[in-house]
Amino acid sequence: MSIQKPKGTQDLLPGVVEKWQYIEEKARDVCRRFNYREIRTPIFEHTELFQRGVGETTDIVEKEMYTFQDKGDRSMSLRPEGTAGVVRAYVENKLYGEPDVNKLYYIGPMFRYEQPQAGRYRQFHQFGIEAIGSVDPSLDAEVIALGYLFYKEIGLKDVRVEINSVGNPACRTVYRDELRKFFAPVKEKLCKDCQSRYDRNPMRILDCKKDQEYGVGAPSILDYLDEECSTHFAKVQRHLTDMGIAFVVNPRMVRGLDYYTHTAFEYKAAGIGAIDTISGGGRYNGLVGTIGGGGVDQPGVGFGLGLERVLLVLEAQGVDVPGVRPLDVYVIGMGEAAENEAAKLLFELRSAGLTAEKDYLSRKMKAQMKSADRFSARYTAIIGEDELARGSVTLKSMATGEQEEVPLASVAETVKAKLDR
RNA sequence: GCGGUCGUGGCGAAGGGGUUAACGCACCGGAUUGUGGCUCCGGCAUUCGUGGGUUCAAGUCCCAUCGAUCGCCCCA
Repeated sequence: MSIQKPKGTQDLLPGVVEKWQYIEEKARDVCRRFNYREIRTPIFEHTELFQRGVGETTDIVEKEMYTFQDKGDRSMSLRPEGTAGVVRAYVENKLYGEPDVNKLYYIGPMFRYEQPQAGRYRQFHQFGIEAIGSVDPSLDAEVIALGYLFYKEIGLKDVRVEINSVGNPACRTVYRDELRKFFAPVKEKLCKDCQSRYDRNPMRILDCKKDQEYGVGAPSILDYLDEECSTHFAKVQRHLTDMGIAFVVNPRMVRGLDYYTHTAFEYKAAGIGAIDTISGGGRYNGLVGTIGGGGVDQPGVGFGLGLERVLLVLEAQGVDVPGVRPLDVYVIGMGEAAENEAAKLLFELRSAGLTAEKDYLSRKMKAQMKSADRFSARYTAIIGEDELARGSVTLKSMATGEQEEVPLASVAETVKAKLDR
């Protein structure tokens, strides 16, 4: 058996890679309008960064990281998410010294060692943004709005925005204790997973699919937010409403990363099997301090958006994504002298900005015409002995079948005029 | 980490122990000495994910393994 790609990875071949390029271009375009600038950080980092940043008790760090020792015996991990690396770069490069809020975006691969299923891979790709340096609720709303606009412009329909506030560490601790009190009487009846959640993170019991019945009547985090938290949350909602972005408050939403404070949000859509979350994010006011140390601390907010999931939902919804572009000209030379002339013409056409192709397999004219057809060529430029003698080419429109003889020197010009370029 | 289903040519897909492995699409060649999309004709898998076993005989049964896929946990 020949070597296969690693489990949970994908080869993105010509034909689908154009779809990726399209959505990546859209992401960059939206970011440009929101004044977010690209940042590129390593795809591996010191393991400790993720342990501290993402959180020791998260599933990601506990069992999903690709961790290895490098030749210097340092523990390294492929990044399982984007925020920790960006925050590290922010601190390391002292971007906090800049006068304005840092608004950054990234697009790239992430790695998580999990069992693949619909919409879940071991190497997957995220488009994410991070806005660091302000606690302004309008920034939370802006981040949500950017993702919303991206989905809208890409053509995704029926994307739902759910938001919640997970409070700050102080009010969340109080809430967790209340939740434990609520679930204590039924603890033995909860599923095995929820029994461990009871100690680790009781908020997770609320979004367990099996134990819905026991969650009825459970206290809501929204009732435990302190003044600062509830004011912040209210303002975020107000901004979203002002922008006309529909959302649902889901007080049971819990995110898988430990670093969130205040706003947490998810975008959901149907179409990827059992999974409906297509991206998520939130505010992380303690993370920069956790990673940076040394008294550096800045609030931040961002999201991570799964590109595989965008593609899957687009496909499920039958949304047409621009694919391969047609060829402008396919050049055919018959006979050695004409073939030489054809190769020369090919380069001239390409230099003039046209997409042009020829045959490299010594195929007969008929086969070359079929090839031109496969490439959806708009025109074929045929050079035979006759044309060569007259210093011209036969230019054929593949759509109409009409052909005309054009001077060799003006082929590019003629085609461009016909294509209106 | 656990469970279901599946693995036959470039792609889709028959065949479910008996020995020349259907068919469709794509591709290549020809009918058409320099012309595509239609039609007709011809060609195209020493081999059925991999390894082992059962049998006189194995794509066909058994085991293992790898992979795909769907789901659980969790998430993008």
